[in-house]
Parts: sequence; structure tokens; C-alpha cells
Amino acid sequence: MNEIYLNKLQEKNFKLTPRRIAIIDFFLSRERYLNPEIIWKGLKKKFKHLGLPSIYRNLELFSKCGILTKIQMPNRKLYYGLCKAKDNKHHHHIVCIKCGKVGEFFEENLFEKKTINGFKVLNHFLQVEGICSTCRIKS
Amino acid sequence: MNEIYLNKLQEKNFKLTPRRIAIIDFFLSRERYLNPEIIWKGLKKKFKHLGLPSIYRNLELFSKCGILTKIQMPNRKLYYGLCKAKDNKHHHHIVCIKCGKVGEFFEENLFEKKTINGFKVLNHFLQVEGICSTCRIKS
DNA sequence: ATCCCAAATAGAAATTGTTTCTATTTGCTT
DNA sequence: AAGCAAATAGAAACAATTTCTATTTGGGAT
Repeated sequence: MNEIYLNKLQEKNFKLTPRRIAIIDFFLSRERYLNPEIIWKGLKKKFKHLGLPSIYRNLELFSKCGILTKIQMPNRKLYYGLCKAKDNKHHHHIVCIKCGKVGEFFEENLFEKKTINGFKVLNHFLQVEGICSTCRIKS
Repeated sequence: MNEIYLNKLQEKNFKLTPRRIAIIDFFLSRERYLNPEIIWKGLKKKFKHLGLPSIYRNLELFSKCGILTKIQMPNRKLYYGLCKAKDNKHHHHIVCIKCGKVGEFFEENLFEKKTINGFKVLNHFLQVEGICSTCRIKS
């Protein structure tokens, strides 16, 4: 299950440490965007010694390797989520504001435009907020 | 020039203080997204006593009044920009990554969809990054 | 024009998410 | 099994933002 992600690390000659594997498994066990502190608290049970800086370092590393995507939430905390898009195709995220569940979707012709108002378009960031089906049933 | 914005404050019974007027004028004098510190430094010349918390408080207030829009930049600082859309119509922003200049644009049918992947869409945030025409000429 | 009070403010201090630093440990190649 | 660069813990530093309290002020009422 986690091989795809671990391979991405090895491809780039990063070491497969128990902590790194645990972080990836932690993401796999949820379908959520998670922030460093949540992960830290979740894994402290497993590792008697676990530093928060390690979590930060690895999340940033994973983000660079295409394993995680980073997102700035309105509460000013960093969040990361597993990138499930198979082929690194450009995609967007929809986040449930109740439970934090994350879906991915594609908008094919979102910005074919090369320029907008005289600006040369370099990239864009689209985040959609909504309520997932599970949370809708609950309320 | 600044009357439109000052009116928005008065409409809601907020006081027109010299600091508030100066902050709005400061935005008008630039076409930029600005962060609290920049504004603070820019206005300290004018006001011998000027607290950074006042800037934060007013930017947040202006944001709620529809005078400014708030944006989370990747550097983890808050930025605000004047909302030039006449009628509070839903719009998006394009930011120059060189100089910070901001343009506004509309995508009419960006999300007519009411649901995506089972998520009920509540709102979306689209930020486009690019290089403005002035900065393109320079480089 | 003056009084008055809620709103606005300054300044200091607290808070908190994130990063840096240094000594120690550990994966992985040989 | 040895050695070394990479990874890590833990403490400390950092920086953006918020909170708190005493003081000041805008603007309606008099």
C-alpha cells in the first residue's frame, strides 16, 4: 500500500527510516489533511522519542518529493495531504470544513489562458471548501 | 478617491479615525497587496505613536467590511489588498510574484457545480500567480 | 462649543506555529 | 562489521499574530 510513496523516496536516495514510514502510514490510515502537531501526537505513542522538528522536516521533504501536497489553511497552520493523483497530473483539492476529508479533482480547461489582465500566468492555486457526503448525512 | 471606502465604514457605524483613513489612503497610493508590517512602517512617519496591533485590528475590520480582501501568502504572512470590484461581485485575484501588484478578474462559470466528488461546494478560493506587464518589460 | 461614553488605541506582554542549532544516533554502502 | 553521511531529539530561538490593560479620542447629545 505504501510502496508507491516509499519508492518515491528511494528514487531520490532518501533513507527509509521508521519515522518516515510511520508518517506515510499515518496519512494512509486517514483520508485527511493533517497538520504537523496532529501527526506528532499520533505517533508519539509509537515512538517514545519523537521530535516535532522531525515531523516538520519530513513533511517538507515529502512535499518536495510529490508525496504530499501542502496547503495553507485559514487558521494559519500548515496542512499536508497525501497526493493520490497517479501521474502527478495537475489537480485541485476539495476540503471538508467539518472533518477535513480531502478529495481531488481535475478541471481540464481551468486556465488555458496564458495571460490575464496583462499578467503572464505562471501557476494557480484553487481550493474548494465544502461538506463531504459523510458529514452531510450526519447533520 | 477614498470616499467609497470611508462610506463603507460609516454605513456600519465605525468611526472615521485618522489612522483608518491613512491606512486606506496607503493602499490607494499603491496597487499592491500589503502586509501589516509594511503598512505599519509606512505610516509610522506620519504618526509618532502607532501600534502594530491597531494595524492588525483595522485590516481585519476592513476585510469584514468588504474594503480589503485577505490572502494567505506562501511566506506565512497575512496580506491584504484593496477590493476594487464595484458591486462586491465574486472575483479572483492575480498577484505578481515580482512586485506584488494585484489584478482582479472574473470567471463567470468557474463553479456552477453544486457538488464535486460528493462534496457539497460551499466556496472556493482561487489565486493565480504570474508576472505583471511592468515586471515583464524590466526583465 | 462642550460633555460624555463607547469605541479606538498604544505599548507591553503573551501566545503559538515554525525553524535553527548542536550533539547524538542510525540507515545503508562497502 | 565499520564508517560516514544523513537523520534525529531536544532545547532554544524566532517571528507573526493576539491578548490585555490603561489611556485617548471621535462623534452624538446637550
